[in-house]
Formats: sequence, C-alpha cells, structure tokens
Amino acid sequence: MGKGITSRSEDYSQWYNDLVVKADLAEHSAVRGCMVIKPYGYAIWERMQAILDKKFKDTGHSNAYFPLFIPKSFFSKEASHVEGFATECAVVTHYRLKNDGEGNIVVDETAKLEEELIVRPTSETIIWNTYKGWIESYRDLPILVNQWANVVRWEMRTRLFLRTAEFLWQEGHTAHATRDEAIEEAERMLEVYADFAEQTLAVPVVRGVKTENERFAGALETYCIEALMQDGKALQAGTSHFLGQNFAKAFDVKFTSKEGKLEHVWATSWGVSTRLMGALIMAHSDDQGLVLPPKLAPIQVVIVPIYKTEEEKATIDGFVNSLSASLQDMDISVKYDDRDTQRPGFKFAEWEMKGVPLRVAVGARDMQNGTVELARRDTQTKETVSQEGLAVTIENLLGIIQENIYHKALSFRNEHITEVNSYEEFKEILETKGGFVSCHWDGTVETEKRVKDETKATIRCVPLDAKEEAGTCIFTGKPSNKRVLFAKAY
RNA sequence: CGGGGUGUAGCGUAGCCCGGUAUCGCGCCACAUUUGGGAUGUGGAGGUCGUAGGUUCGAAUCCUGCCACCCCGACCA
Repeated sequence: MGKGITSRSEDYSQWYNDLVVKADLAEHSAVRGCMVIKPYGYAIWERMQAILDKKFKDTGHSNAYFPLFIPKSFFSKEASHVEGFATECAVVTHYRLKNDGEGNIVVDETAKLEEELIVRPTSETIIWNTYKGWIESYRDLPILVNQWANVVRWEMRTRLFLRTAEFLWQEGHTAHATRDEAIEEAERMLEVYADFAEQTLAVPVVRGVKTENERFAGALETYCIEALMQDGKALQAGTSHFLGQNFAKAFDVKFTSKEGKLEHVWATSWGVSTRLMGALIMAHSDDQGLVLPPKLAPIQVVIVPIYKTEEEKATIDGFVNSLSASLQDMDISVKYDDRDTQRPGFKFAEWEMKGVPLRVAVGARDMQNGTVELARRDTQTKETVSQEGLAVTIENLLGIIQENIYHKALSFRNEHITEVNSYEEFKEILETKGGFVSCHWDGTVETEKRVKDETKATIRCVPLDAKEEAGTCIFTGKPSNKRVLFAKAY
C-alpha cells in the first residue's frame, strides 16, 4: 500500500481500491461495472443487514419481495421519476437465445418481447402498481414494507462499493392515510439510519434535507445523512423520501377514509446500500488496512498462539478454548488463528489488514506469567494484561474501541465543517482544507448550479438543526435565513 | 458517452521506440532450519504476452478493429 491516506492526494482513489482488494472485501467482476463481494466483505454486509433489519422490525416494518423486472410502461407513469432514471437503465428486450449453426450463441430475434422489461433501478413503480391492489380502506393503512434486493443502474463511471452497476440495498416503501403520518415516517427512518451510522458504523453524519436540485426523482422532500471521508469529500450515506401523493396518483392508489371520502394515499421510500461499506472503509481505515468498529466486525477478537513445541501449543489451546467459550457466551465473536502454516507476525499483519478490532496474542511466556498481550487495531497499541477476568477486560475494551473510533471520526468531521461568509473564502477552503463548508445561499437552483460548475462543490444538505440566522448568499449577496453545507462529494 | 492511460504467470512489473518465442520481485510447491511483528536457504512448477484480424520469413514489439480496467469530465446511492 504505502500511499498516505491523510495526504488527501490523488492517490486516494488508488489507496481505496488497494485497500478493498487487499482487505479481501471485493473485486471487479467480468461484468461491466459490477463487483464480486468476497466472503469477508459479505460478512460485513450481513452484519449491517442483521442490525438494520432488527431496527426496521422494531419500528413496525415487515420484509417482502417484488420482481426484478419492471414493465417499461410502469416507468412512464410518474413524469419526474422517468426523467430521473430513464438514461441509466438496463433493458431486457428478448427472451430466448439460439445457436447460429457456427457454434455461437446469438439472440433469437424472433423472441422479441412485446413490452421491454427494465431491470429495477429502484422499485417504486412496481411496488405502487402492487399496492394498488392491496389498499381500499383506511383500515388497510399504513403499509410498512421493506425489501432487501439488488438493483441495477447503468452508471457511466463505477467504483467498488461507492458506485457499481449492480448493488445490494434495502428499500422501504410505505403507504399512509395522511400527509403528516408519511412525513413522520420519512423522518423516523432517517433517524434510524443516522443512529445506525453513528452507533454501529461509528461514522458521524449530518442529518438534513436535499435541495430541490438534488432531490430524488418523484419526491417532495428528500431527507439524507451525509458523512465525511478522510480525504475531505462528502458521501451521501442514506436517504429517506417523502413522496407525497405522486406515486399514488400515478398508479391510482386510493382509499376510503374514516369520513367516507376517496383519497390518494401518502407515500415514503427509504434506502441504504452496499455504499455504506465504502463509507465505512473510507471513514476509518489507515495505511495498515481496514479499521472495523467492534459492533460491525464479523470477527471482533482474533487470538494468535505463539509456540515452539506441541506441548506449548496444547497448553495454549486449553487456555484459548475456555477463553473463547467465555467470549462467545458474551456474544463476542472470536477467531482462533492456530494455522501452523503462517508465522505469528504474518497473522498480525493479516488481521490488521482485515480490521479485526482486537488481537489477543498468547505465548509460552504468557502462560507462565498468567498474562496475554492485547493489541488494539484502532490505536495500534499493545498492552500485557492478566488472564484473570480476561473476557470482561476484552468486553470493556471493545466498548472503548467502538467509542474511540467514533470520536476520532467525529472530531475529524467537526474540524472539517468550516463557516465562511464570502465566495473567496469558500473557494479557498474547498481547495486547501476540504470538508463541509457552511455558508448562506439564496435558495435558487441557478446559484447552486453555478457554484457547482465553478467549484465542483454541491449542496450536500440543509441541516435539520440549522439555526435561523440572517445572512447573505456568498454568491449573489441575496438574503438568506440559514446556512447550508456545501462539499465536494463522491 | 467525450478526453487521457494501461492490459505480459495468482499479484506487481521489465521488454515495445529500434521485430528474432519473455525479465525481475512477491506469492505458490518440496525439503531443511525457523516461529513474541509480514522468516531464511536450496531446489521446483507456472505464461495462447487482453482479444480478433493485418503486415512480415518471423510479432509481446509495427498497423487496424473490438473488449476490459484505471484516471479526468458529464451522470449518480
């Protein structure tokens, strides 16, 4: 690796790719713009899924599954939604292949579909087409459904985890009787995401709403969480949309209210994807490799034995077996790396690369002294501790590591929110320091676009906690009543 | 999709300008010595040089098409 992450150099991209590959998370597939998620990478995704899924259930949602293919006509029903997705879809036009007689498999032109099928770029349309049949009365509402699925967007430019042609995600699609209830749902799910990012991923996020320009195609309001990466660029980590009645109107989904009136339902959708893996990697990792917060790490503790003879190994095995059992009782996942094909130093480096939060090294010397060596991945420090009460020591330390990783990321993020009051200052900060730039903006799409053209920075969000404050737009000088966050983004 | 770059063993590469069947390192296999931070020695295996054509007595090398990947731009979770 050897390329400094903290330098904010152009090597950052290369560093990221190397890290992903060397930490054994993913690789490019033979299929354009797609990726292969390798077992270790997928284990991290499964942790995310498990934790998020529980949060969804706890907030009253159920999982369901809808088709991968969406008839083209569904797409043209919601005008702004079409515009947002029309240019980036994979389209199925035929349903049969044949042998051309020369040993080549070719598309059978006679097997052309009447109506093309779109590989879902997101499922609003097919889900609302389905919900139409599920909803008649206010008694059928709310519908609180989530789907774990893959989606495809034919992106021009791809990047492992951050932007791949196919990606894994969850998408929640809810239907409500009232506007307020739908808004409440969208805000609730944003908070679920924000809490997950901060408490589990240890990635601090800014909660906010998108400007009209950056809003989801078909939404009235897009709530988002924005994270900051170590190179000073922002990353949208999750979104929750208040869709108003747009999809209900497009798909004619009506219900009879308590008052006996026929009304269109109110909708939300929300999602996070394997992009969170990218956020995790770029927020915490260093030149030694991945740094995983304990709550997410598939392996929280790795134990490496150090021995010369089989007798020593047997003694260590006995100790490790009982330690592992205690840790597992505490729901701490343990890996005993007793491969005799690798030396200890190699294992140390390998598990550091994979981001295991805590390493326990036990040798003959330790067995005599009744100690072990604990090595933290986050601080790269080592200490020798007693074997007595070790499981509890480890449990506590994992908690401390989780906190430390979060606070490190939090102070970095806070140091990289810079308030500016002039366009010169704005450009200066973007060029030299990066991060979020907090400033006044006149609220127009035009200004936003011009700033983007000139600086590549976009409005990441209008923070939900932005305080009322009289000011003037740094670009046009027009009045503004709150600050927004600009940044260069992934 | 526009501009630039790169494709040579599992990985990273030299060779290409100036054509003569491929270099080095890591990794891999065997054995020995090793084992508290990525071991060392000796021996060994592994390559349709991205792909399809063309030029040539002869192509990794020159020419053309195609494909993939990387970087920049437009687009985007």
